[in-house]
Amino acid sequence: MESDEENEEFQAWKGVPGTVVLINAFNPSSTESPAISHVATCRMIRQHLRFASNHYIGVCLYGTGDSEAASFGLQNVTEICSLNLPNLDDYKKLQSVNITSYGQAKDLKLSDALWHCSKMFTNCKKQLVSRTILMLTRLDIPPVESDHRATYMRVSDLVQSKIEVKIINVANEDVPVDQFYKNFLSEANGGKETAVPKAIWDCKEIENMMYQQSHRHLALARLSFEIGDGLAIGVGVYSLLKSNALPKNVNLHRDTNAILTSATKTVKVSNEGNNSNKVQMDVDEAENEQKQLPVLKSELLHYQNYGGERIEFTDKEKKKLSNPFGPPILKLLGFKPAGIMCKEKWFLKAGYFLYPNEDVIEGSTVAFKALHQACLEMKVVAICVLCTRVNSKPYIVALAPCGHPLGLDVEIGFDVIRIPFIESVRQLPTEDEGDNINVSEAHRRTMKDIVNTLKFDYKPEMFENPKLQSQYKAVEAIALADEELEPFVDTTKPNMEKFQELEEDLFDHLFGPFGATAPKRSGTKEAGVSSKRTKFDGEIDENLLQNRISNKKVNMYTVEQLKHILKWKNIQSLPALTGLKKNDLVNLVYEYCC
Amino acid sequence: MPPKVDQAAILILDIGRNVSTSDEKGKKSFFEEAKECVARVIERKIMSQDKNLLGVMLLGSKKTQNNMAEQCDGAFRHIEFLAELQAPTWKMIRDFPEKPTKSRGDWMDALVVAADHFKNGLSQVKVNSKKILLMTNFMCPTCLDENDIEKILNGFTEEEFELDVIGPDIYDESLKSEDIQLARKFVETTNGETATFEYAMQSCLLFHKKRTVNPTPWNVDLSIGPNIKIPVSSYIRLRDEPAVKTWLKAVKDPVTLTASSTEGIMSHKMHINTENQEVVEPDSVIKGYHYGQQIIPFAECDKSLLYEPGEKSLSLYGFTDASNINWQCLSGDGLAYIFGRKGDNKAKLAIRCLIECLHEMSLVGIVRRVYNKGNAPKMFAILPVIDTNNYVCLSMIPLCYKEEIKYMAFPPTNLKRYACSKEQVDGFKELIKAMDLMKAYDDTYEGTEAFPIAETVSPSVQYVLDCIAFRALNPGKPLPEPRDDILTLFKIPPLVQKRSKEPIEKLKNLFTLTKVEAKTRDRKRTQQQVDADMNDQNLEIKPDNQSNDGDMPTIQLPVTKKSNTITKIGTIDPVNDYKLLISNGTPLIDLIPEMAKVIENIVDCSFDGTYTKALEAMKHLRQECVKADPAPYNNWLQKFKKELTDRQKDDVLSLINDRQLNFILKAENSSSTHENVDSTQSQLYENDTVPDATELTMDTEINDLFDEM
DNA sequence: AAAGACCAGCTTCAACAGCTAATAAACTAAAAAC
DNA sequence: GTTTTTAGTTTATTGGTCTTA
Repeated sequence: MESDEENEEFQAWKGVPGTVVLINAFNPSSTESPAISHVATCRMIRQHLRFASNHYIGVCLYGTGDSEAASFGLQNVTEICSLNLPNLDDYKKLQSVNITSYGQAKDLKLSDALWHCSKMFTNCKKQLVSRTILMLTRLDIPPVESDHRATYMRVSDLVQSKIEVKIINVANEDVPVDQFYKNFLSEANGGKETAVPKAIWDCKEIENMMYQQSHRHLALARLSFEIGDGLAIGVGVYSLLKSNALPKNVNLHRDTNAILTSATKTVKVSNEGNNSNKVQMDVDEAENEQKQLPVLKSELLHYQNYGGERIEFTDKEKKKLSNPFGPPILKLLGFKPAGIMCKEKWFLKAGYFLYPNEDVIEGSTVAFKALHQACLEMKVVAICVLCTRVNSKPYIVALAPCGHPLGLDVEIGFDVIRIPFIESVRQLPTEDEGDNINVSEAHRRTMKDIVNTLKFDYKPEMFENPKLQSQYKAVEAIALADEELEPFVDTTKPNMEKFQELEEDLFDHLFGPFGATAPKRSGTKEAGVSSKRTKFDGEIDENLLQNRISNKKVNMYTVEQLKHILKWKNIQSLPALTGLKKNDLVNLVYEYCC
Repeated sequence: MPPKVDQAAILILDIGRNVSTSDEKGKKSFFEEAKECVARVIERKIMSQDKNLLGVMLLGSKKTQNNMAEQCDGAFRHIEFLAELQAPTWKMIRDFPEKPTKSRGDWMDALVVAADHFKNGLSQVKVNSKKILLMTNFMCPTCLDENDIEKILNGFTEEEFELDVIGPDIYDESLKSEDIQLARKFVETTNGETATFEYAMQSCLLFHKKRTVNPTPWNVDLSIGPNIKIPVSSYIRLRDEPAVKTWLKAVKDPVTLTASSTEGIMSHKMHINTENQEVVEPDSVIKGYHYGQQIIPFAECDKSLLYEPGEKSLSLYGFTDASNINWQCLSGDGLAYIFGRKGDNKAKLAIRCLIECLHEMSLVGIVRRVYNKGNAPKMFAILPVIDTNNYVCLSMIPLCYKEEIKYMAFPPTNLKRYACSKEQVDGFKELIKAMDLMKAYDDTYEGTEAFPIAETVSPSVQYVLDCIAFRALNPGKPLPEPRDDILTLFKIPPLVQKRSKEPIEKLKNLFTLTKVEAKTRDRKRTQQQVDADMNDQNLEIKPDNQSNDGDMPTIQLPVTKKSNTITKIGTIDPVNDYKLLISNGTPLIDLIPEMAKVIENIVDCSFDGTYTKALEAMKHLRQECVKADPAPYNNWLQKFKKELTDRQKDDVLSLINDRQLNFILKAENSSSTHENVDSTQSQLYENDTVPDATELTMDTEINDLFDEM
């Protein structure tokens, strides 16, 4: 056993994650559960396709009827996709599957299905870093009594061979959970107490959950949270948002579509030895290549220009500059009232999320919860120093207690809010015209009407990146060819109907017109009268014209104005003005208007 | 318009006989303090990288070199323009005289010369504010008569010069000489400022000011529906920016160890075909997408399906309850403040009205922003900011897109075994009460709040700037460790620390926290960690023990064997050499200066930044002197410290303090003349560290006693 | 009416060229975690 | 080894006016 573990641990980070999705197709009461599970699985795989992920995914049904083609000796299990990298064929196949066409088993049996899954893992040629069986099932219908014992044993075996078994409860809210599944879950959790997964019915939610579950559960850092001298708890720091939501883009060869990698070669070039050579030769690559020598780290200097001098540092020294402080840590400094944390004043960067971690210090969760509760009741935030990684710069954060961040099924935790240093603040230009501005009751009423008309409920997941979505659509149009997917909806644009109700005239009357008092751009230029382009009003300022002629500034008129001036002068021999360049018009003015 | 500069300042530093002595024994002279202060002022100006001009003038110089003196023969003597108005340079600091002169200069004359330079020395440059920083102790009274002085003052007000006096406390009633009264009048009339050296160094000059950027507005119409368009400007208000600009690269010249003038760095990027390893010309490179295992060239995509974000815009999506916006859904980097367009009072009114309404109704706006035509749209929340001291505006905060949400799951916490009791919660409540950072300091401080948001400096930024300045002034010397001033920025305030002791102890009893044995998985990492630590150690003790250089060990090995024949203390193992020579009967009186010399040499050539060997040698020398005669050590240390101060070797100075290598005190050897540690650099440290140092020195004494037993 | 091309201001003997800067977005490289 | 994050780059555009399809 121990040697096994050692062996496993030795290569702990080699390989890719593997997941087998196991959909319960046994559906005596004709619920939507299998169908929803099916759609959600498709969507999850599409998500993997979009990100070109390296996860191995297989899909199986269980509780299906016997079929001739059925897996040798295996009853009631249908493998739809073998454990493989997600690919278009599998995806299309899965999409076209009609679950009901596989028929129904007489009795629901789970043990064989699990056994088949474990066989899929064993047969997988690729080295897997993790193995997960993701069951999509209702929890109200247990397998036949005779299968219970076999299933428990099977699960126990799986857990021992490091195959995780997870359940997504695909059902309406109020379906009672059968005792069998409670036992099952406990067994799957190594005998420890655990919670029954909440029932979900929305297929997008299931998709999210599946995608998440098939994904490595990564903490940004696992730290010891030092609350005081000799008092520390284990915590994990997580980022709840992705920093780059962009899919992989690659460079290809124009002719062959072969994938290209890029390499940067850094060389030192002598700029003196061949100084006498023509400059053109320097650009010539062949010539240059001869002088190019590889650069050693030890002969590299980094410098900054300050006070008219180059301030130089060696490569090592530069590293030291960015790494002057200690090891990763979260250290409590004290507390402040929660009210001081104003998003509108201090938001600097996307925050993190803090969650207890029992792996390092047992009992952390209890202490974490107590601190959470105390902070809530006292309405305070904890102020801490945070250094997430070995070589990262430490900074000060506020820990604000929160629950269900982003609407997730997470009871408690702390928002980790970065507190800005003075260097991050910019002093902005202020205009002391506040006194002239008097907001009247009428203004206020009109504005409030507008605001009320446009009220809606914000949800963090309501806006999709339209650029990304349309890119997916464009790529999928080619990749999936025949599939016609849901039309693209731009969620960043509001429904314009509501805006029809606005009392725009009243608003204009009270607040407008804007731009009327805009400052003059400069002494010599026309006043920027409005935010719209200055319309020529037909009036010609003779003084201004003569002034400009004598100052050779006639070109400051627009073409429209120049034409107007020339016409207005009523010059006899004036040629046709259309089609002339501005310069010609200007010259005409100098010629005729003096 | 001619080139515009925000500020021009002339520093006038008195270096005459009148500033050469210190008021109290052991304290730095006015000259020394002023020199430090000027160096800091110039250093800060350089590091802030603004466009401001700086001039440096020496008052009481031996030389006379200024425009006014050239015009009026025999007048304006002993005033030397060390540097005329220009962008500040390191040279200004380096050119500073080491010692005060025997001459005296008239400070009022200096003001006139400075004023003249402002008027006539700046040809084309337009300057917003003109400052003169005067550093003198006013112990050399002006010879100008009242009328002339009145004229000068009038000139100052007319030209809007500002006079700042740094150094003496000109409001100290015990110092009210006529000249100080005069200085006060100048400062007050010109709206100038004044500070003592101590105050200036400890508060205004303690930290660097990072380079500033002038905020540029992003002008756009805030549109509400198709027809309402309010002209607004948004400015970046908060953003995490790197401490310094992009680093430039150069090749080290093997001879000078500085950037080579004949060689440069060039980077060349190329594409390599993964199938045949051939280099592909940039022309034949096209973009493509990975879809599952399939490759899809960008060109094949239907361009009509690509998104068109539209024109530059800021369009309102709607309004929502402020409570809907949580910290977790904020993404992106920093925030911008939106104002009604400059000069457009109607726009300002509309925005002001919107701000007030949102504030009253506890709502926020959601907007869609397209920064430039064709750029991907981003969603933002706009929140009202009403801060009477500062700004009334809308704060624009970036919101996340759905695609960014990770939908993470966590192990459940609502299990029975994780339940916590009321006592446990109360335990933390007590801690919260004890560790209130809003009352972290006595009232003697200006504010009682610790870590005020957006008011404290960033330690990492400060350290980088420190290092750049250090390198500029100490070329070739190893970089210092972070200053204490910087390290304390991450420490719990002492008062809070003290108050927290009891509640922490209580908490320890309330919870069962057991460290989990490191798993096998961690073994490897732990080993790596150990390895890393070992490496660090190796680096630190390298000069003492082995080095990576091949020849070092070969030198070192013979030394220990040859030791019988040595006649002088070497820099390789001074302590042993010393011991050997003593045992060979070399007289102490000869050895002590030699040892001192060696220590100085080691410090000069130390490349490790830790000065381990030098400090070891000092420790030994000190111990020897404690036993024999404190005077040689103390006298030498006095000189050495002065030299270190001059050469800005603050790191060595603090190490001397830290390692208790300071003056040998009377308590240690009764023939010492030093009652306590009055280190010449004491004002660099906070007051409360002084008793600490004393305590530590006492410890040494006890240690030494034990040593002797 | 919309889209794209094109020159922008500042020096000042004058005319020239040759500078100038903030910012978002896109990108790469490097580090660290699992 | 792979994934994720971040720090640190580089690059293009900014604005107004005029012409053109």
